[in-house]
Amino acid sequence: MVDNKLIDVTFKKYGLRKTSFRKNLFELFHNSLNSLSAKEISMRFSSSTDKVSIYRALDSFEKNGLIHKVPDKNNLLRYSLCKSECTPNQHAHDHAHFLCSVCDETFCLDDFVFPSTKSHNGFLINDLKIIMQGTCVSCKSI
Amino acid sequence: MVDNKLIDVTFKKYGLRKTSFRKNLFELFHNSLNSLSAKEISMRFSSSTDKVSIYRALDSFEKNGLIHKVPDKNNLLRYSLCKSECTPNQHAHDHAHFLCSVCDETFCLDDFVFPSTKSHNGFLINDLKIIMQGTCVSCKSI
DNA sequence: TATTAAACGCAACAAAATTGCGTTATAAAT
DNA sequence: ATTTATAACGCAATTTTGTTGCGTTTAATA
Repeated sequence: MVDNKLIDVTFKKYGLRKTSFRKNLFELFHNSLNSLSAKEISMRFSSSTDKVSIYRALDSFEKNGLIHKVPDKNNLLRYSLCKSECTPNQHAHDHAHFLCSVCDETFCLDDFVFPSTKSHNGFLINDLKIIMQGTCVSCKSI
Repeated sequence: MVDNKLIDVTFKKYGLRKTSFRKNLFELFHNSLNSLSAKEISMRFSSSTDKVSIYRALDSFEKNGLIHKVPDKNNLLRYSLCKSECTPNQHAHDHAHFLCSVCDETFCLDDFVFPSTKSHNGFLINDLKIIMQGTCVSCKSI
């Protein structure tokens, strides 16, 4: 359970309305180690939850800098919570994502050292994503 | 125009049949600086070109090591020509992908130096993808 | 020239995401 | 506390993207 103060602060910060669904959605992201797709979110809520509300909430969360898109193996929209430094104007995500080929789980590798490049051959880099695939700790030892 | 010898050699190498459509598709990739989606390909051909043929050609080209998937902001299937070292058995794409926030094009940065890590905190890394977002050379100078 | 397997074309289907629109509920202004 | 503006919701319909099945055509080769 996420405490109400965090919800208040977060929703205030990102200019979001506190509806029951969006609070639950934020909580889901907050408690989730991995990224989430619309489909996965849908399965976590009761069937009465409209998919349009999910898509619109994701869109709104993303536009306001609360979550960000994560590339997905099957090309679906997939999102992760941003770190607290993100704003609507500046999304900065300096952590790697690890996709285990065995269990299909996604892990955040927060302490992976990133290349600090800000430009390359004239391309200006605002955001860098690193996606690793391989075998996670648990699956390795099976 | 791509010369016929290149088409011959390439199609031979990758075990592809030289149909009129597939030769044109190869030519399109060859003349294209950045990646292509099925939709973009469709628009470049006459409307009589079936989308199923496009999807199957892309699939076949990819399986045979001629092209490779590149990430897309809007989560569509998007491909680029492989470098000559790729084969059906070994797709080696140790280059970063750059998504321009202005023009929405995807670019391959072939010479970006990759971290050579093979494991991290017990996670075994087989494949590493680096996706950058920012402003590309052309859009920067506008 | 005959053979065979890849590629094609068409129709139908499926999944993912979007749009329109009238209704409801939140935030904040009175 | 009540009113008001608008963000968010719910439902239906639609669009977009990609897939499958199947009979036909065509390129490579024997």
